[in-house]
Amino acid sequence: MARGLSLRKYNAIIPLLSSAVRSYCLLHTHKSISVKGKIGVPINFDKEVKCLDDAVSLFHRMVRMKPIPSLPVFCKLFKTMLSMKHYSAVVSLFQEMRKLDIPINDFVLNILINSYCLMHRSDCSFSLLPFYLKSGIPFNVVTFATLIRGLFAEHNLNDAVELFKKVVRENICEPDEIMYGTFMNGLSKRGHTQKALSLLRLMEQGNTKPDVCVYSIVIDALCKDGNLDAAINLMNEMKQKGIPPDIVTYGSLIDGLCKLGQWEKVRTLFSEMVNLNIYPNVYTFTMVIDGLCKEGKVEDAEEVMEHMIKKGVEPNIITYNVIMDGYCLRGQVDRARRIFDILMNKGIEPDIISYNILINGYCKKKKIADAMQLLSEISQRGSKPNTVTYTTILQGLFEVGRIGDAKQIYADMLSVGPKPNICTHSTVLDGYFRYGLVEEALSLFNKLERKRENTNIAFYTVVINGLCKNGKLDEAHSVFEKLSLIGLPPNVRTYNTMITGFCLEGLLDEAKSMLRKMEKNSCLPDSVTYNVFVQGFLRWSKYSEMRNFMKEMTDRGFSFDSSTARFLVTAGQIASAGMVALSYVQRISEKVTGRSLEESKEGLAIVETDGAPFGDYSSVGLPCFHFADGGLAFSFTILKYRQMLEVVAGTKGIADIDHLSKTLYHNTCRFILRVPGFLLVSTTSLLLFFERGSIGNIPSTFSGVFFPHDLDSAAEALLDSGTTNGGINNNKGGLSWSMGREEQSICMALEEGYWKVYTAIGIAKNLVWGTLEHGYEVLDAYRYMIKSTNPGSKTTLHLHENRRFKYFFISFGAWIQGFRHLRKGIAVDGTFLRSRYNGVLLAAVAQDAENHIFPVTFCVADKECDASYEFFFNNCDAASKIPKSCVLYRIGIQVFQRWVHFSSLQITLVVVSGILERTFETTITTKGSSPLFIEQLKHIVERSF
DNA sequence: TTAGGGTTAG
Repeated sequence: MARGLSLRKYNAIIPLLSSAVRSYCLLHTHKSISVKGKIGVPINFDKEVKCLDDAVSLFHRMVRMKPIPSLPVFCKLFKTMLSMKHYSAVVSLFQEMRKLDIPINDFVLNILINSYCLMHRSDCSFSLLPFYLKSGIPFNVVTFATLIRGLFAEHNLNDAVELFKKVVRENICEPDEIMYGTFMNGLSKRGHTQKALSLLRLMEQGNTKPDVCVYSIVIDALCKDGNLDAAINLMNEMKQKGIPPDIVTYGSLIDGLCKLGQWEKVRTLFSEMVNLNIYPNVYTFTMVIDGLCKEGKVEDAEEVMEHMIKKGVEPNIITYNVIMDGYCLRGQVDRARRIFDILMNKGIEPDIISYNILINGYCKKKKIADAMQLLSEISQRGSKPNTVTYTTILQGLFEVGRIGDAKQIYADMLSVGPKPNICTHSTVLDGYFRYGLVEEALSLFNKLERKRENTNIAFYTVVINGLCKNGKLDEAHSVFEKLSLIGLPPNVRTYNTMITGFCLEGLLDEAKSMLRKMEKNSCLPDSVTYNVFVQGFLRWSKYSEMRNFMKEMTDRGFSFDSSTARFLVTAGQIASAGMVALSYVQRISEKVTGRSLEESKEGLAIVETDGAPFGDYSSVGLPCFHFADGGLAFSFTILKYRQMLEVVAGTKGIADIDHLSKTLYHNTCRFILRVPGFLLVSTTSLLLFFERGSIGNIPSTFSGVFFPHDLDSAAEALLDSGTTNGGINNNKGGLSWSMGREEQSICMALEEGYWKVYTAIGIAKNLVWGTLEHGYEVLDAYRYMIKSTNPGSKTTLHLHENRRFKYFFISFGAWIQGFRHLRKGIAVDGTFLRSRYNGVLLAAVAQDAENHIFPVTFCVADKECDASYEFFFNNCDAASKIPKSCVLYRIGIQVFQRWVHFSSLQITLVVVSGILERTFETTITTKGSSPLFIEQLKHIVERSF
């Protein structure tokens, strides 16, 4: 049978039946005579029915009894089964009753209707209506209330409204409080609070007065809308009418207040309740706990949980889920895992949401292996992963760039798994677009459109964004134009996406006309809209327009967000910026908007601007880390620093991350900044070579291309290995070589001393990996392998006169090709190697038009000095053809002046002051540098960037 | 001696 049977089909039978109901009711006030009066069987359902098998065997026992138990006993059994969610089993047993010619009544039929509704088969429910008639059984207000609820459960708002109207208009039965309540709840849960409220007012005028449930439904709807004042007023109104609010009414209000963080009012309501002898139950406590968790106060939440247990209220799986989610929100997935283990030990069965929360936590920390492990545990424990589970895993896989695995999981879903929903599809599309799989994305998009799958505006926004970011602005625009035609009005995010697309292409007039369009369609621009415009103007050097825009922005009360601040810093297309630059940004912000930059999560905008930029950082705290070392991967560090700290915090069970960031400063700062420095090279293999003396498996370790996600997981792995060693610091600013798990376990197994084992491992490693000396000997073979696996690569080996190693230069083919498309500004820096032979790894990086950092070349040298830079740049020029106009600068400060002409700080200063001069039509003087130098630099910078 | 409604989590 087709699902979603139209109301029209069953419309016809309702009026027909309605007269039957009335006449039947008049005639048969003593219903079900045939079974009534029979002696009921004393059955303790709670005790006897623990699972489906119990229910079925009890049923079979019952039908063999003589006399057969009365219908109320069957009803009780069925109701027990429904509470255990065995809906289809009720249907089967009903069919058996029919086969055995056991007479049935309206109660049994209404239960049957409810079973179908709970299975989301309201079409089957409706097809039972003629059966009532045929059997001479009345249907009543319960039948229709159940049907209405079933329609709402299937999101069939139209039919639910039609049915309700029909029942009332044609007087099929008199709606009672429950039917009103069901209908109003359905309305308000679908966002029609005002309609529910009007119906409440109508009830107050009519015969069926609203009861505490009806009021609670409307109060809850108002709370969910954030309209707490109206909700509290309505509660006072019901009190005045002599209807006391109950635990549920208070629950809705407390939940609403918790979500708004109005803890004082929560306290007031709590004492009011208790004074009325209404005691908080597991719902009430869980809502408070959730509110605290969402504010990050998970410790307080755990205290509330202890308190509720003391008061004799046992937390349930939802309570635990809320706390686990709280920890995951703070990035402390290990703590969430501990809660999970605790509830398992208590014998509380985790549900699919528990798993989903934890899987989401792991995915957010990019611990995909842990997430996958949990996924497999779900089935082992007899539960089933649902759509959310799979969608979460998909997001995690795309996030770390495991496209192949993501595709596999999606294919599994399509063949055997739960049905993907709109969220799944959006995730997959977003993933495809992000990794440039435009054809696959478009083919999926077209397929979904053809199948007329359920879509929403967020889904289309993903598509528009994907098209814009993949250079298909025209296609994006035509999808956008289509939205209103298919009844999906764009929201502010959609407009922002489209505006971003136009700005990226320099089509600022189109962007502006989009802004006018959104205002015409009464979609108010938000902070993102303005920031996107400011960035657009900056990108295309439209300073006077930008200035006008910023004024408007200020008038409307918006300020720069962290992304614009970041953009302003890099507006001169420079990778690095010192605090000087930030202080300028700060001043721009204050001058234009009259307020300071908003505090950002990355800590980018919170800067002590006074004092020497490279002075004593430890006194300043978090933000300076980003600028202190001047590490190679500057922007990466800014984005990921917090995340890395959270990893440390999670591993060590530290709650106060800000405090951690300060205490760990000396130990961590260098490490964190150096790690990206190493990894930028995809350096595992370089390190293997220069620090272990061997290269391992070249084809698998050398991609020659830099993928950001490699960096991420590798950084995390390194950080983990550091922390498990009991400290991530060593004096050389690199990895710790202190005793790891491996050594520890060998010590234990051999019952030998540490040093002996350590030495033995050293010898073993040399045997396996080869010695450093051997590595240097086979350097030529290594170069050969690089060239054969990475065509187009250039390497140079420079030896001392005594044939000892001096310099080694390397640039992969992909980098050489890529450099042609990068901005012509090369940043260099050196980082120490840690092997016995020391030395430095010199690196050159440049940026693409999107400000992503890419490697240009690397060089291993004895030390960082003019001589090594000379070798470095000569080779770099031979490989990548550095144009004359190219600006060479060293990250951080200016040293080794013969080859590297500027420091990133000087460049930033000049570029930012240039922007300021143009923006504010003023002259900025920079202290400390000669005007001639500044003029020269300006000239070079403007020509080159 | 039986059927239908309202509050918590991803």
